[in-house]
Amino acid sequence: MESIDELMSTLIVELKRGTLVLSVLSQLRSPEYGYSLVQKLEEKQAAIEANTLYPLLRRLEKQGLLTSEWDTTENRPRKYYILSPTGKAVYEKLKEEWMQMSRQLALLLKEDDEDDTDRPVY
Amino acid sequence: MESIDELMSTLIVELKRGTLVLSVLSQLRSPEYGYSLVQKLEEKQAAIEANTLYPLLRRLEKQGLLTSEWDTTENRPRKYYILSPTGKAVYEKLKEEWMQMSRQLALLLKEDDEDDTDRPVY
DNA sequence: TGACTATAATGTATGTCATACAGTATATTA
DNA sequence: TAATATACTGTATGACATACATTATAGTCA
Repeated sequence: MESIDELMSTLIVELKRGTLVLSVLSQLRSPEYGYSLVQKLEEKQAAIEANTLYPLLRRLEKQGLLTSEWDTTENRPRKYYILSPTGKAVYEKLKEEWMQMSRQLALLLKEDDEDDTDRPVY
Repeated sequence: MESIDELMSTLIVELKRGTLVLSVLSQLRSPEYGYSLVQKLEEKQAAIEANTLYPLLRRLEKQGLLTSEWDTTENRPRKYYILSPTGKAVYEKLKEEWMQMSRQLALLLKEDDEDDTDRPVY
């Protein structure tokens, strides 16, 4: 049996897991490069590891949600990621899904603040 | 390249994935058996597959979050699952984590409803 | 000026877990 | 009596976050 902290850590990773794509897509309203995304999301308390982000970006590109372009005109080369029309559509849909799921889960969790009486289903 | 529907389906599974433990724990304020949990959660728009739930319950039991007891006194045998003190503590913590993450993500998604102007970080 | 750190990205291996598929047993229903 | 619902167990596969390793180079510091 593992420690509570390790368990919590794993559970939190899983909790966070599905939101990572959504978080990343939300920061791509304009072209961004990887490291910039890492920084932006960290600032907004939605941190993601580079080890996670880059494969995720590659995956999304492979799936057609975004495209990438190297910009070699500046001091150092950067690979910019741009949402495709498909990516935008998927983002909107995913956003709606999350909102819906979020509401449902909030209802489930809210039951704790109430009596233990059995309530009629919704 | 897969279809959008398949892609959305996968993304939604991932989105939902981390919330399953939380959903299940939320329904264990009193002892419940597996099939009953499946039904309750389905009613509350938080459906979970039996194939997912049972291994999940076994996992949680192994981790000490809950215990199980066979009730063979009724028409048919049922395995009841009971939150342990550890399980209750983990549930509360996970709940708080979710609320926090939820708020952060809502902020990220809310940016879409606003101008494309760069805003100061929080 | 060389060493160290930050920037920026790629690749491999491992761990976690949802789902597909297969199955068991028995109470209930058509 | 056959089909369906109830209730649960087990194996295999797919998806992906993270740990670990690495490359390259611009910027900073002693």
